[in-house]
Amino acid sequence: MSFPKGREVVSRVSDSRPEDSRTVEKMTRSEATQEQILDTAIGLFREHGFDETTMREIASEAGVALGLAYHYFPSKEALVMAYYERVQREHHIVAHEQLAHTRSLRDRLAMLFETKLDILKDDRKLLGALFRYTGNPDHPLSFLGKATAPLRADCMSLFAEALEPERLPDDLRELLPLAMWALHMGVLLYFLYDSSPNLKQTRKLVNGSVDLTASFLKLAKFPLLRPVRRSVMGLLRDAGLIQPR
Amino acid sequence: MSFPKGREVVSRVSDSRPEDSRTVEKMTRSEATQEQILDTAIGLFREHGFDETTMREIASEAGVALGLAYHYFPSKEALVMAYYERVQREHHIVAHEQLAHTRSLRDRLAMLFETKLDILKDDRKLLGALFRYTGNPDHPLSFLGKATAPLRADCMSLFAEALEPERLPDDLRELLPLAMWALHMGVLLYFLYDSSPNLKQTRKLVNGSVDLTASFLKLAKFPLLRPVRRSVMGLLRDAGLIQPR
DNA sequence: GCATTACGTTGAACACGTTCAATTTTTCCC
DNA sequence: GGGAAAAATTGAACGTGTTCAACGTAATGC
Repeated sequence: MSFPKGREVVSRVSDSRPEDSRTVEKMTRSEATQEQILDTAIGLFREHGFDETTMREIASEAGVALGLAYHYFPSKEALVMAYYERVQREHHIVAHEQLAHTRSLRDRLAMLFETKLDILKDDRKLLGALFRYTGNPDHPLSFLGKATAPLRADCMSLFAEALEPERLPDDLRELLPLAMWALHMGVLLYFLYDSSPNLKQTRKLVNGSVDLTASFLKLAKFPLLRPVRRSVMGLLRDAGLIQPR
Repeated sequence: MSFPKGREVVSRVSDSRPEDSRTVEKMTRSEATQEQILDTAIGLFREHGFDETTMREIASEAGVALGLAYHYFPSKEALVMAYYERVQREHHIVAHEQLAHTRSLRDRLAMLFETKLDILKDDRKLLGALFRYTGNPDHPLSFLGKATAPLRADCMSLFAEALEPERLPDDLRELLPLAMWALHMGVLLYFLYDSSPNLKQTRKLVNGSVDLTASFLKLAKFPLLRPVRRSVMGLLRDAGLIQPR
């Protein structure tokens, strides 16, 4: 992406993306437009839901022509993906910061889940649209597809970081970030279906899951269970879900 | 649904739904039309894919007006759901029959998976559309939603039947059908993303998963692991994923 | 038979996601 | 400053999923 030195620059201030304050970045006109479209879209999605909001509304409320929205975002769902990239960036910053102040494994894991939920708590309607292409492997917006690998990797790196201080056998260290990512997706799905006030049910599920995970980890280190571990790892390797040895 | 005694009756012959031959059912004109639309739709979906097939093509190839397709099926995705209901019916018949001739738990479980895959093997493009509303809890076509509960229940009943002869603690007997259904959904998702010839990878995953499940079951009966089991059950109960005690 | 009613069917119209050729604005280079 | 190239922007047009008021046709009661 080019970066011309045009006059028309605007300081980057985005309530949903608090940038590192070290470098006060500037953005070009086009970047500002892009961000305005995205901000408007997210606002409307939050207010009325994804399906209920039309691209024409978004463009009109953002003060641009319909075609321009498509110039910056190839599809309506791409707006949601851009939103989720913001979420991931913000989560990374918040969680990384918190990891420095949290000791126990259990608390580190719980914090990762809870900070994510805090970010997403009012955006159920947005999140739902992310699952739309689960069944289309080749679609760029499938959250299991190739195009979204960087997002998955970023999320998994947080779990890897949370596990870093732990004494763990190599195979578990390799497996766990993926396993936790999967658990995390499951929690997000549960969250979507959770109508209890203040996400009470989801938070309970998170706590229980994290407790269980921590217990499992202690158990998994027992030499007695080594063969079981090896079976599981072998299966996942054969399935190509983790790297072959 | 009414069932008038009209003259115009047609014998029910559907290659994709081989009916019990004991009762040669008849169907009304409207049922015949409905089935013709569905058959045409499935054929076109198979041939060209879900997104690539238009409702106009379906109606036209079925020899009816566009509006009639919508009279019988409230949406394009509803056609896929109707297809999946057929799949489930057929799977139930085939699997139920096979269960009578399969002894070991491992083989019973493997058979359930493999018969399902046999039915679905050429219909990846159809299956993918089923996942489209995963993130919309209230949508009638969400496979996790309320409206699809009977389909889930039917699938789970097969797993319950497969486990029937086994000596199992009550809590496991309650949990396992759901767990197996979840595993089965995971396998279907893996299948969607499996591009190996003849579903080799998916079948490997099935075998491995089933072996592991059988091993786990033997392990889970150990008294030593009773507290672990109780924790898991408690968590799932609190989450409302299985009935409260 | 004929009127009445319910069922089956039609296709034009609508809304919305998406495309793209054309136009305006900005940048770059001399 | 001026002309050319690149970037940004426009909005009409298209295809498709979906709706619905109107029409046809078969069943029912007399």
